[in-house]
Amino acid sequence: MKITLFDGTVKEFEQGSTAKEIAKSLNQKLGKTALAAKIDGKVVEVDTPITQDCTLEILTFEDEQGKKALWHTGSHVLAQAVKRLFPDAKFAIGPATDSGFYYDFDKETPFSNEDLSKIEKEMKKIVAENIPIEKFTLGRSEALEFVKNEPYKTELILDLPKDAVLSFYKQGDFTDLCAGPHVQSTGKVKVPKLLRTAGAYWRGNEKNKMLHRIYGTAFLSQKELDEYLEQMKQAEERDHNKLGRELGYFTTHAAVGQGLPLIMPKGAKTIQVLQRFIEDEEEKRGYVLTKTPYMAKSELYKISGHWDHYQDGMFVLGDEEKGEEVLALRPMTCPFQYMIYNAQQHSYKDLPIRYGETSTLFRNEASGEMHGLIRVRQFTLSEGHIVCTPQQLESEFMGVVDLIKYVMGCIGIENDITYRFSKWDPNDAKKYIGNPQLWNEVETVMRGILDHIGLSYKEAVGEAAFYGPKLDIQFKNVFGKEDTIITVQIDFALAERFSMTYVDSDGVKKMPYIIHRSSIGCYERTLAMLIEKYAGALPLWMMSEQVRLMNITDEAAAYCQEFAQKLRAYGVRVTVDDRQEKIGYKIREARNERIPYMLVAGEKELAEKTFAVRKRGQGDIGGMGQQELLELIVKQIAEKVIF
RNA sequence: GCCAAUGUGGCUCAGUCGGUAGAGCAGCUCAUUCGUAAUGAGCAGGUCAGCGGUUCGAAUCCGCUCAUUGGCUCCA
Repeated sequence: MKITLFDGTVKEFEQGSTAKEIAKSLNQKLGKTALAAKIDGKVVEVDTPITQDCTLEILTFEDEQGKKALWHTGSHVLAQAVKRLFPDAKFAIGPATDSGFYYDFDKETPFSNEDLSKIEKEMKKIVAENIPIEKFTLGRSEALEFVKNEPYKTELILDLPKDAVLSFYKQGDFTDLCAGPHVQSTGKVKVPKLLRTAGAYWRGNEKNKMLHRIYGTAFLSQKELDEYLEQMKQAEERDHNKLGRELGYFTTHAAVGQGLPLIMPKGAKTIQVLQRFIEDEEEKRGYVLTKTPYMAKSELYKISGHWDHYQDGMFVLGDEEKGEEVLALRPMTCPFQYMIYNAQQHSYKDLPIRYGETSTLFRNEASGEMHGLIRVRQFTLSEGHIVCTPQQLESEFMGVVDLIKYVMGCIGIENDITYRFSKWDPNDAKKYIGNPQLWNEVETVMRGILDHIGLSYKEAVGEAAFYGPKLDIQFKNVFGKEDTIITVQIDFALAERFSMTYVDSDGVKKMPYIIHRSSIGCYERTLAMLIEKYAGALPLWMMSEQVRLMNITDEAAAYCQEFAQKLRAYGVRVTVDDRQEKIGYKIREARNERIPYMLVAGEKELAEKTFAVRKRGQGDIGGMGQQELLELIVKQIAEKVIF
């Protein structure tokens, strides 16, 4: 039979050869490191016999799917260890993740840290035993008989089609219902490591029982594991929640409340700089400003549908049952800007109208959801709504994407973002307003636009807003966890609810399209992301302190003050450190604070009208004259140069 | 909201068996006029997250609350 290999070459092999045998014949080492195989695009065990012509790719730990096969087996080794140590535990599911694996167990008492070390020890034993992993299949009724003591496995089987053939994997004293694929023996897992325990609802539904989940990972050598753990430790150092507090960007206080961070002067300055930049940029791009109330009567949210869909997420004031007026703090700005639109009659000639507002919003997040500056109860967003005709939709959408790309470039994260096309979930229709036909129509329109402007995106079912599909701009934080920083939505439902119209050229009133959009997302979250991305060393143009001048002698202090005044006149944010401290000490402090420019003056500089210049990340870059320095710094700020 | 862990000066941490709190850094004061990652001395700073209980006595044991962290669920 003919096998087309990864690099495109075609080779002849004996029928029935396994992927492993083929790998071995190609390269002795590959035969040893092979963890799984991809046959005609399908990932299977490496010892699967191949019976006909196909394409074949050998997967090792270097490949995403090879890694996952190993980690998946890791989860079975974990389950086997738990079965040996805690025979009463019931088994749910145990998949591989992007960075390891987990397994969910139902057990009377949670796993303690001591349990975890015991389990890890047992796992190492199982790895050392190098137990072969054998796959077998059963029909439905035999399978049900086989798992009769495992309620969760039984439920899984009952939910599969009646004629499904169920695969099981056996490794010594442990057998698990599983779709695979797996590596060939427990020994391949090499160096397993358990990381933490967590609670997790059975099947991800909060109405179900909470199970005990154990997270772990595995590597081929202790060295690789150590490197991974070290990497995690370094990520922790960059965590905005730690670093942001250390550097004085924000703080929290128990008496203020959860999800209500106090932004300190440094953070507030950066946010103000970003906000001014966005407001100016939006003005250049034809946005008009609105300023709307922080709260409204429940009436408004009843029209928008938020009252039915998100009442739990709103801060509601006033008790209806006591006959009080019921108000709610705004969780978004849309209905307010719609009211502004509706205050006047509009012609097609008025469109598009681009409303923008730096908008503070309030959302009553559940207590367990709050996290640093990422998930908060009050935040400020560059929010905007574009009202346009159907013909204008595409060009307006492009304009929004163009603005976002420009902004992302200015803050230096254009290569760190990915796009996600968030669609509704037809199987969960009650979460949304509007009928399926309309949803399909609008999603088709949106996909058309995305494809036309050539964005590469991944699709996500069930991530849409309740009133329309979204383009989400995603950013991965230091721990690899993805968060939405910006969303753009096409709204086809709220215009109707708010009876928004424009008079078209034929004199007929028609319903406009609305684009909900942000250009930088919420400022708190953006600040968090920037702190993590730059490890606190934010780009020059948005640093609250851009230049610090330091004198060596008192005589030079006046000289520093003088130049500081000059820089300030050009809008540069500068401070002077004229304390009587050693210069090395002053520099150390400025470095710890990630100050972009340190200008040092002593006798020599005083005489020559220069400064010894230290640039963040580069150290000493030599002496520079005042005029030269002024021009350089002002230019770099204006051009938003990133270093 | 759910499952867990954690909570000692601004920060990092020590505090044994329950006997009444300790260090380094930061801060302040004084001295030092100093050349690129820590000058010296002194001072101040804590109801041990809060409340309640057990006890002759609680940072330590128990309960509740609050906050933080890791997950789950949620995220207009």
